[in-house]
Amino acid sequence: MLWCTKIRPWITQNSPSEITNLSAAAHSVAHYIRAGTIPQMKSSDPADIPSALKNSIHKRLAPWFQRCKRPMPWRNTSDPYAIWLSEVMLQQTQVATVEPYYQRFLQHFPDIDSLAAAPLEEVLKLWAGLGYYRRARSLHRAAQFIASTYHSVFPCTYDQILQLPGIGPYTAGAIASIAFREAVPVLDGNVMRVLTRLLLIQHDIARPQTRKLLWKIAGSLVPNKNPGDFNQAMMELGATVCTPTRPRCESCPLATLCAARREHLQHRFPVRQSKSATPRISVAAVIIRSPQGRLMARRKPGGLWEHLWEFPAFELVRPTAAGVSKHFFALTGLRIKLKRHPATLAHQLTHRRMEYTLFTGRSLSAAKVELDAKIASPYDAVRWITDMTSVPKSRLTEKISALAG
DNA sequence: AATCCGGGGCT
DNA sequence: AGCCCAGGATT
Repeated sequence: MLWCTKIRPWITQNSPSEITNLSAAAHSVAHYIRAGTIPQMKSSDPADIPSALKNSIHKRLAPWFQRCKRPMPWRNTSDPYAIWLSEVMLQQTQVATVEPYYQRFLQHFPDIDSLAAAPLEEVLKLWAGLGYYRRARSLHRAAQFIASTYHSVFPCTYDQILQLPGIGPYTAGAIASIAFREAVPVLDGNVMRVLTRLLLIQHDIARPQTRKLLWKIAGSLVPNKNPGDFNQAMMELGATVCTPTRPRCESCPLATLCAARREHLQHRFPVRQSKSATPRISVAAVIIRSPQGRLMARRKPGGLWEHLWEFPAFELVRPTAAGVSKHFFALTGLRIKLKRHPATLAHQLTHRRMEYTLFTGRSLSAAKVELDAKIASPYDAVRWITDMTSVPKSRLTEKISALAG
């Protein structure tokens, strides 16, 4: 239903047209994921990724990994304890940094019992310089937990492993798949990069929804045979080929399938929320002059600029004189013809960017003015003010005052 | 959902 | 020199 492209059955030797079809399959996944909101994929539905595309990924990735994988000390062991140690050390830490620490740690604590019996002080000494020292404390606690609860035998299922301190979804998946051949996925920064490029996933990877989608896709790709090799291959590809900057597409086993590459957009992925993309909010400030000065309102306690006086302002999608006038009337009961001031003013807060548009008007008499309690507003008082220096106000209000004259 | 942890890589 | 990165825990 989702896939526009008809996929031919897999044939060992790919003809050019098949490659085109597979790439188009990746592309149609991309198109589907890109359109509108993030789909709620059913993890039970393996058809989410066309099986021909899945097969092709496995067929290309496995031999590449066997040929190109970097030798690492923890790749020569089947000891779950050693694999666990390596995965915890590899959290947020690069392979080259981890290697010497890993060797040294294993020499001091060759098994769970020796680690569980050691004083925390000794463990931390061996961790010194690696960073994230909570990992060492969690590792130590987990060793004691395994010693007491599992008779020093490392738990062998994803769910049990996930319960250990210092182990989250990534680490549990890595240990379960590598040490126990359980077909569970991993999702780290490398895998996110590979998947978002391969399938041209344009959603912000910082969003929890996007993470969920990526976990599901990773889960639907993990093979039952050698899931650990597949997971390691994806991470290795991200670390050595599908790199954040200048990806080496010419050496990538998945290049012909890659939807981002097909669009020449691989360097733009993954998409993440940039700091400059903080939401922009349009605010209309209203400056009314009367014989008794200008109308100002006091901000309620508990919010932004609490207790400070400012010109009444409204958050609006589109600040038009008519719309602002309506809001202003609802809040204050004053019906005044507003004129848009030519100047606009930007104000950057940590969490949002506010664009101020100024509206000016005149009231011939200093009408009695009260806030309508039924109208939600950030203000708790309003009054005509002749001497601006007599009330506390923010720099922004002073800027507005200077601009509007 | 937001913040912290801490080192290394990149600009 | 300063910004960015991203697994897990905590609040």
